[in-house]
Amino acid sequence: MAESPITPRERDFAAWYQDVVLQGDMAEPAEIVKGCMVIKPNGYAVWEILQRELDDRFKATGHQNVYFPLLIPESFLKKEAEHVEGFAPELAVVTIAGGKQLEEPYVIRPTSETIIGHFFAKWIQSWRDLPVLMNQWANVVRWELRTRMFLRTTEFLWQEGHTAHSTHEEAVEEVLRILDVYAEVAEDIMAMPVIKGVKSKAEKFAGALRSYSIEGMMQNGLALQAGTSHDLGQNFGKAFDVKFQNKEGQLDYVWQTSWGVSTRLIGGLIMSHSDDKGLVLPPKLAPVKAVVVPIYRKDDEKVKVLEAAHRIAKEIGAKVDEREGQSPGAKFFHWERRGVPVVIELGPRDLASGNAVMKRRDTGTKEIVPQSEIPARFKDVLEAMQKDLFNAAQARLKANTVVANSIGEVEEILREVTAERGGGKFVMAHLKDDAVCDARLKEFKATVRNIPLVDEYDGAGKCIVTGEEVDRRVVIAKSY
RNA sequence: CGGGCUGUGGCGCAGCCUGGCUAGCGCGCUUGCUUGGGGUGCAAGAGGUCGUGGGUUCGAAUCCCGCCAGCCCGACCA
Repeated sequence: MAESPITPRERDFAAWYQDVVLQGDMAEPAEIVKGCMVIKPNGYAVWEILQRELDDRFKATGHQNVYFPLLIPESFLKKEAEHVEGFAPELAVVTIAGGKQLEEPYVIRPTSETIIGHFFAKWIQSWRDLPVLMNQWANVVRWELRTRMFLRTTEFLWQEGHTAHSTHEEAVEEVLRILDVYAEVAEDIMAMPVIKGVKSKAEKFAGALRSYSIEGMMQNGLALQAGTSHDLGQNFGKAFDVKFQNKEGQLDYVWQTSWGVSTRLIGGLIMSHSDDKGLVLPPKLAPVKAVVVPIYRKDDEKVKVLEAAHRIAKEIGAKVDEREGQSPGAKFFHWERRGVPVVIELGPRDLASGNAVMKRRDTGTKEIVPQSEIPARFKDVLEAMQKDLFNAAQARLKANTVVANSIGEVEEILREVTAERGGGKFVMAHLKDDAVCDARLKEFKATVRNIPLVDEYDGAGKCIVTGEEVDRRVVIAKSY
């Protein structure tokens, strides 16, 4: 495996990101399939942990996993006007199968609201059938014109929750409950602070009444929409004729929700914590939490060192890097690039003293720990690292969030910001959710990321574009 | 999808402008010895349809055209 240097963030953030993904052995461009990537073992292992964390929480809130077909009749997409308009440009369509032209083409799902709507209509008749709480782990395809590994790929892995309720209130509760689950996983597991909020009309999901999102801030100050939860109202219920008889005996359309997070989270994870030496994984998401690097000269040393290394590794669930012909130094670099939280160095010196050297990936701090205390110390270090990574990310988010009171100010702050140059900010300003305002922001390629659910600022004020009264400041930023 | 840059052993590149022996270099890889607490050193090896298809030419990595892919910008984008 060739190991090239990593471009420093300072020089080119976008190149740095590429390097970290590649050198961290997370993924690589598929090349033979445009815009797609191969998720490699190190990357997929992180995804599996994320899946488990999310899935446990979905189950705990009453959801069940299901699986629907990858192919959807083209006509389904057209049943909800806004939905088709939103997705039509990015659909991949199957027109030939079994050597014959299909009578009706199938689209490869960009998302599954439509096909699920079809089945909801079959399954739901009575208020007693509600709520229906389902989740699907799947791949989807969206023919994006510009892709970046993990952040936006043509095919990606995600989960999509789909629920149906008898009242709007209940649906909204569901939407917010899931938004909380997403925020919890982002913050507690990924150590990535996020802002929960409502998407502007311009940015909401095609076919939704309202969309909610969690927005994270990457190290270059760009926003990343890390998860969305949609209040679909009765739009899909009406489009797919999903009716039920309520307690009063009247027919009504169901109130639906849908919500999703994807492998994009991994991109967010990387851009939240990694550094110029490579990947940094928060302990809770690290497939390998520790590696013991044995150091020895002679064969008798080797035997003793390896014996102790395996004993320690067993106690803490670590891996021993026994590769022959690799110097310890080379091994340190190897694991550093791959984001392993803790590396334990163990050599003859340590055997003599009964100690070991424990090194933290995030701070680079080395400490000498008596071997007997390693399990306890290891646990503490992982906890501290998890907490410190979150705190550092949160401090960065705070430091790069600014208040602005005129559109000129907002433009001044964001105009020159790009993914590679960095310098991005979250600008908090009063702005009406209106096409005129969106257009003004577009002049310098910024968008409203969301309207925070919790107003941590000064309440109502006048829109900096239209002058109309709005009830709180919104998050304006450049985004991925 | 428009613009720019790029594609040469596993990786990073040189060669291309100005066509010409057996296509070089560094890293990595294999074997042996050596070394080992932050990328050990030495030696001997293996490994290339020059992204791809066509064209020009006595001759193409090199010139021309198409296509594919990657990166950046733009437009687009839960």
